[in-house]
Amino acid sequence: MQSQARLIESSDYKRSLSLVDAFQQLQPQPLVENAGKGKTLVYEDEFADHSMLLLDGWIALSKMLPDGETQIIDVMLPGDFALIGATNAPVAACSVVALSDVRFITIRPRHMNGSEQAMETIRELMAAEIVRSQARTAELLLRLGHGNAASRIAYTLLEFYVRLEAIGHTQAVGFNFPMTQHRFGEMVGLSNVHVCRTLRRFERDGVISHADQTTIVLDNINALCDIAGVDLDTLRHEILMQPTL
Amino acid sequence: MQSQARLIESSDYKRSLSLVDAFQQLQPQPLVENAGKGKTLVYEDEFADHSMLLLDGWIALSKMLPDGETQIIDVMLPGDFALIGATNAPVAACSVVALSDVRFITIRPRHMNGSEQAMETIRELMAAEIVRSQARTAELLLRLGHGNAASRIAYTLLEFYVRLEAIGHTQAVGFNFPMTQHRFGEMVGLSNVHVCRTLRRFERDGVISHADQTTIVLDNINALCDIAGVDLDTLRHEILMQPTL
DNA sequence: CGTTTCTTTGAATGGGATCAATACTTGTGG
DNA sequence: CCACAAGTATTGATCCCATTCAAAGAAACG
Repeated sequence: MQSQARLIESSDYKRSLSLVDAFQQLQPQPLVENAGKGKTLVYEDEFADHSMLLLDGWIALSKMLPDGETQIIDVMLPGDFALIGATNAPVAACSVVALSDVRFITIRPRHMNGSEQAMETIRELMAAEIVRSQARTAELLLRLGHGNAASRIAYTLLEFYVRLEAIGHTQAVGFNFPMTQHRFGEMVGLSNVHVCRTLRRFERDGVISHADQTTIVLDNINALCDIAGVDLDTLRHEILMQPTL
Repeated sequence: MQSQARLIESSDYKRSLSLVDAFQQLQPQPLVENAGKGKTLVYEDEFADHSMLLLDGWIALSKMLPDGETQIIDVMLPGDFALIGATNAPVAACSVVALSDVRFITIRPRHMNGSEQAMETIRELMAAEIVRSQARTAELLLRLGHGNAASRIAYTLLEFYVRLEAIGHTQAVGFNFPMTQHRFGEMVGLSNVHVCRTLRRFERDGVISHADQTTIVLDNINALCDIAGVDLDTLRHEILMQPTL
């Protein structure tokens, strides 16, 4: 479950390099943990405060209505950081589920409340990450409020593309997409059936394609941008911004 | 437009007292500004970084799709704080509109980037406010994704009630509600027509009532909680939490 | 007191959910 | 290696919630 070693080779990352570096200076050194695909890491009603830096894989943060309907609030990609838990949670009382096999670091509050320079840096970078996450959520909210199935799905695909591109996890205009259509629906607020219909229409129109089952290729990004009602450069700026608190 | 005086009488506030206090120690002292109902304070494409502490009135933060469809991301109530602008914005590139006559303080980055104790405190409280805002957005997202018109509207009314209650702006189970049905629809992702229908059904069922045009009374909060799929105490905890970064 | 904005209600339309049935994967153990 | 099971994807048919269009009151505003 846990391996004691150097956290990671910095070359794995681009965007969050400095955050990773900051964590590497922590004492005691946080452990790298692993979890298999589908594993629930934190349940909605657990209240242990901690932070998480995702090293590899995809993680979904979601909330549930009493009737069982689930909404994915945000998806963490490699290099992303999130506060989990009750007191400090940016997204209160979320379930945390691994969408793929994941590798991550857990940080307890006692490990980041100090006044040392390293912890100060970490807190600044945390704030920046929270802000980025909030920008993503706002964009998603805009599509869920108004915007039809095509717009929601096109936007989400573009968001993943831009974020993965920034960390070098794309091959040309394609990327690995470890979400089932059902989970994708939980993110964009559609039934799995309608997610399927929409994706197939995109394929018929030559907008996207999928070589193998877990890969998505954005063949016509301009068309996707039109459907999503978004400008790619603007999206890059809003989603990848590097604020300095 | 601006009045130079003591910021506010502390008695006006409960929750954000400490944030107000922190601002009062700033040098130079920020000015209190006023704006009339309907005034747009910041447009989506303006990029001047600054922070805003709302002293009185309601303010909406919203985004727009190219076709003109508007989504209200969050509503600020008296005592709420938000980062506006590009670099540090919690909600990137939002329009800021006064839903009622408002009184607020504007803080420029140069006024809060210092290392003095006051500014350090302000930055901590800012972070806390961002986190609260994100919790609200997540709950709204959950209702927009799944959840019908009744659930969305019931939840939003309850959210306003809980937040207003915390700052002493409720009379029993009623409160002043300065949003048109159209704007309310922009927040919950419904047409003004359907907002109207849903509110009228609530009234017919004795769940809510409105003495005068701008007041809403939650006659049956339990019914509203059922419809919204939320527990009132849980909601209070998630929305009003006082995190200490 | 006229004009604009906002609210209310009805009727028709439509997008997406739901139900249902069939393929296709993936994984597991014999 | 195959058979079976469980999960996932695809497609059709039907239904329903919410949008849109339209039109008439009711408030707010100058």
